Amino acid sequence: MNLEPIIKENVAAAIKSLYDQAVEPSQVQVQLTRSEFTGDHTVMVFPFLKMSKKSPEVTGGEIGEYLIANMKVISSYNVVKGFLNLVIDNGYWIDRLNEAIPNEQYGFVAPTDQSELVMIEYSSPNTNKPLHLGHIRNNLLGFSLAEVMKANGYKVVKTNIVNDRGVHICKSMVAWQRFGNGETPETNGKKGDHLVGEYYVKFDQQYKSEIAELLEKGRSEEQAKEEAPSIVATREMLLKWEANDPEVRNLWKMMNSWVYAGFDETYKTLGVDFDKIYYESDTYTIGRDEVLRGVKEGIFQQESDSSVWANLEKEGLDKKILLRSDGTSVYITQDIGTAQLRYRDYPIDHMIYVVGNEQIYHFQVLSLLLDKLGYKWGKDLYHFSYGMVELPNGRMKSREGTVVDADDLVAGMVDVAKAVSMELGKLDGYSEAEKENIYHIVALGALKYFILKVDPKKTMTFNPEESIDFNGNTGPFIQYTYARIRSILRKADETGVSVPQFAQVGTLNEKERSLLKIISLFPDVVKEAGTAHSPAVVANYVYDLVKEFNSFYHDHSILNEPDNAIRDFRLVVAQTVAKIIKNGFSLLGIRVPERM
RNA sequence: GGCCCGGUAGCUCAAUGGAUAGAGCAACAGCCUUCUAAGCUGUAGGUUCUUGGUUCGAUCCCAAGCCGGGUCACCA
Repeated sequence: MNLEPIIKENVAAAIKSLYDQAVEPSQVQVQLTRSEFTGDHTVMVFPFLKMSKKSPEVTGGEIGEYLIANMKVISSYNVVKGFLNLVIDNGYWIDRLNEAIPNEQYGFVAPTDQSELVMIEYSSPNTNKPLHLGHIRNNLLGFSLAEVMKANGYKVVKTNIVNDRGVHICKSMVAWQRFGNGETPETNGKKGDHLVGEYYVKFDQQYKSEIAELLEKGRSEEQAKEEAPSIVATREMLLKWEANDPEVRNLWKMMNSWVYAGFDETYKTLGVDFDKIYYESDTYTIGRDEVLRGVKEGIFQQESDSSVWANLEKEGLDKKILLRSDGTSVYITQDIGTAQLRYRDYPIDHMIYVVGNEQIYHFQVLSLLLDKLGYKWGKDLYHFSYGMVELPNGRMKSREGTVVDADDLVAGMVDVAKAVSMELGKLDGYSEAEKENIYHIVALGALKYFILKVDPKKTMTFNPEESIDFNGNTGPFIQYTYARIRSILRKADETGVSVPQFAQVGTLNEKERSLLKIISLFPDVVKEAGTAHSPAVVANYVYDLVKEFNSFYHDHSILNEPDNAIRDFRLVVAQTVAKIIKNGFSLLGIRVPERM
């Protein structure tokens, strides 16, 4: 489909024929012509000046003549400085459009039996507090990445590793036992994850006041932190948990079940899901066994206090602890166990971890450790790291209460969507259920697009005061364009005009040409998003397409076009633009409304 | 301090080593009797952090520096 390789070959042949010099086609630089110049593809002639020993203009002209003579799809050329602009025949773009028309999955590659399996881990929450803005970026990126990989023909398994054990959850449990009075999500109607989060906060407050008390009694800060009754109780509880104490285990199960119910609700609202969920309480012992095997095989070292270490100094890193002196697991040990279990469960070809960039070092270490333990996939694990979401005055800090809660944020967005819709009177005449559905689609479209259009690796800023805009380069703007096109198609249908199967038109005006060019790019964009691992590629492309369409829509009528052939052609183009918006947004996990 | 990542318009963000660095928001000026104004068309806004280097050509690659962030736990 893509003309670039063919152009490159022909340019190489032209150089051979004209100047008797061998040039690899891959050395020829071709790009899309910038919109302010005439043409579709542009060949850089600068690199060939040494061979032609002629001016850029003359060289470009000679190559242009050769291409015209040898490539039917090129209808004309022009040379500006050292840029050889090639004009591709209208028929070529019409052909591309006709390929797109019948294919509902335009731009997507279907998986085959030979397709590789990629497992994507994302979300990975702790069970002691609700999800916040940072998790939202993680969840949206993870889900979108999975969709992009699917669209590139991979088999994808979405997985979530729940950090359900350890000190943090014991803290919530201790506080609930002490202050809870048997309160549950059922008795007070609170969302389970929020309820547990409240006790985590209560623990921290209590712990701090105990420390302050002990400091007044003359203890050192270190002593106070060790001796505070709350932390002592927490440690005891963790030991009991490890020892399978029935009472502690039941409390743990009960409180975790509240949290999971809450998370499920948030996941559902965000529209993300998982094929397989792992729990660290199931995997951490496997990690411990693996580490002990490593000790036996001389890969890791056990110290006299029986703690186990990996020496990664040869690899340019530090020594890393794998098991504490009391034999318990640390974070990375659990990841080793989880990895082991996953590869036992699935024939994984590629493993992607969607985890914040503050853990880059962690995954470097994990990769080396898995490699040392003899897993061939250790070296190849891919850490899809993304930047933090910051507030205008810096990081979110739970201590300062500046954490933006995921549920609150979404609810706020829905309220804004509702208010804006009502003000504009867009949905008058529709049922309440329909309206609510659209508010939800628009609100999440705004939020998701806002986050996904930014290069994942960059730290991004979110201003809760200003909320998220619905105008300009936003999800709702793109959704709006989709809704408008759907409206046109409905009206065409009502007046008895059916959208034709195939596009035919005599000539193309400038805007039509531009649109067709952008339409034909979509499959390449999906591919690029897959290799660059960036949903932002898709988001920015869809925005460009919509801008171009709106500009066209402003200049040219569709339904009121007197010439039926032109009207039909434009209907087909509009329909195809709508399809790409829909397909592109589905890669971002964003829904599109039929009307808004 | 070692390692990693950023720095582009007042703000939020784009820009496979190419042509005059682009959008949106905010500001200003226009466009609703027409297929949806959540829109469209203009104006204004830039030493792409700095200095060197490579190149026909650098926001992009290399080196050094400046600023900001992350990370180097018997935390997760």
